[in-house]
Amino acid sequence: MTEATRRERLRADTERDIRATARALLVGQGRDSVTLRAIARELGITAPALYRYYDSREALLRAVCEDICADLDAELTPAIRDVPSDDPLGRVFAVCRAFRRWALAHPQEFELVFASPEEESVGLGRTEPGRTEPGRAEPGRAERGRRPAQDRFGSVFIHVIGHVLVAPEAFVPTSEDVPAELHDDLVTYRQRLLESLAEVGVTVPAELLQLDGVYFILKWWVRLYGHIALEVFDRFPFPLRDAEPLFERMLTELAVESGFPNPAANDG
Amino acid sequence: MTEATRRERLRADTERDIRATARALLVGQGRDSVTLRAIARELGITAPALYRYYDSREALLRAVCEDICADLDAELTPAIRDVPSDDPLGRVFAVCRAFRRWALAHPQEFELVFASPEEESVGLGRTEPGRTEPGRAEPGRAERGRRPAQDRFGSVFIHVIGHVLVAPEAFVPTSEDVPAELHDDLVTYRQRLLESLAEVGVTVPAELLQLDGVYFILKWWVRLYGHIALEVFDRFPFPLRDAEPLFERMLTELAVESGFPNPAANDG
DNA sequence: CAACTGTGTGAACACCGTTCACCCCGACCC
DNA sequence: GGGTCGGGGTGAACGGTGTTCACACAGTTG
Repeated sequence: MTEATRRERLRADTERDIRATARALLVGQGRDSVTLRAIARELGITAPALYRYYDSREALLRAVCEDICADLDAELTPAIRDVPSDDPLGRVFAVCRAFRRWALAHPQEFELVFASPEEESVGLGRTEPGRTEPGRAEPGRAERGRRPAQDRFGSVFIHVIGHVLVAPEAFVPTSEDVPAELHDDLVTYRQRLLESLAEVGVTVPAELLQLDGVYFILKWWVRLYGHIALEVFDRFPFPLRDAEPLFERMLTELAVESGFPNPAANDG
Repeated sequence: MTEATRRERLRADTERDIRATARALLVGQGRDSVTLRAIARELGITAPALYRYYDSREALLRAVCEDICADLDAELTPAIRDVPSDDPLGRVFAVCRAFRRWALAHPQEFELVFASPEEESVGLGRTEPGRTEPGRAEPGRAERGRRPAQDRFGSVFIHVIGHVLVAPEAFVPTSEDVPAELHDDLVTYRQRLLESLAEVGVTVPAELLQLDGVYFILKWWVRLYGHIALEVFDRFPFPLRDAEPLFERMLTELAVESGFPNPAANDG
């Protein structure tokens, strides 16, 4: 780590400062307000200097996305650790509640990460018609550049689920029959789950995570995301005074469907 | 209707042209590309002329939002009518599938309407510190201006659900117990549902729509929205080759929970 | 006819992302 | 030491943006 040059350290510092400033602007005044000139102004430099660090505003926003995901990860993980590992359902509840709380407290960041269609070179890459080859032209950046936000968030979700799965008894039920058309995708996802967990040092026996379980997780991610996004964007079909009871009831249903007949947790 | 002045008709025409052009730009090149100057260019006028019709770009976008909702309504309603009224479950399936198809075909419009935090006077109203009174200063515009997008969409949802509810036998189950904290909100929503249905000429006996049913609808809106938003934004925790089986399975579960043990519809 | 009102214009302001030529200073090599 | 080189920063500039304002013109209204 300390092998880095002085220059490299300085560069990394300002790079971090830039993203932090951008994020402060995002949180404070919304996505449209995170402006290259505003960032530069805040840092006491000029806007073109930022191009020494990021290729474009869009690239900067992508980097901010990754920072947000890292922070979300860092916030959800301890929320799990606070619950004893012999209470897997409690851990699931904890991470779901923490995710909701985070989303409500950081709506702008939630929107940027979880509700933007696509991030790949919006209207810029086509200005040079010569480079039509889809092959890996720039190995350094483009290699892992496909769907960075999704990958980054995928890892958050994987971490979270992984920490729950290491409970002494797996909580995911195995009574569902998965749709045949989803089989291949689910197998791929289970592979990624196990690999990603192994990276963090968590080894899960493969037979613990059956395909039914993966399907179960996927289905519940839909409900979790649906509720939180609706609440953040205030898009319930009618103004809901307080959506928390609805959320807690959803968790109760999750508990029931998981095979826990009498959930102990009632409110957060 | 024909009582309108020639001037008024002309004005309404260009007003419609403006929104149509804005929407074409939105569909073709994304939200950021719907620019006052681009709209004006397309219409052969100059940008400031648009201010004779809309107070700001944000106001124009709001109007576009309402147009989108109206179109969505116009697209979902016939999707229901095509299914015989003695097949309420089939109608629900039809409208859910139509909504998903519409969202996937119009991602930009879906994002604008269903995934934007708030629309109320973003950073403009505070420039004049003198008008700090929150009272109804401008009766004409501000009167029904609160949460126009939500209201507008709420009506879409209400219409859709309403047409399903007029089936000879109500399909919504009544076996659920609703959370006590949600009681008041659900009562309010049921009221709005019935009122809005009455406006369209559909009279539903009040006892047909019990509070359990409203709660049931709300819960399923969460799942429907969650799946569609995830698919449109491509934010499943892992790349899903084809999300349609997952969607169809969700509909099957809806059928089961509605009390239809053996759903006849299998794929769209 | 005159007055007024609605509609459109062109110039202007402040801001934006991005590019370019330039400059300066620290790091490196000889 | 001196020389080179390159990364980081600058200011000017280009084209674009939302928005405001004074002005002009047509159509309606008195």
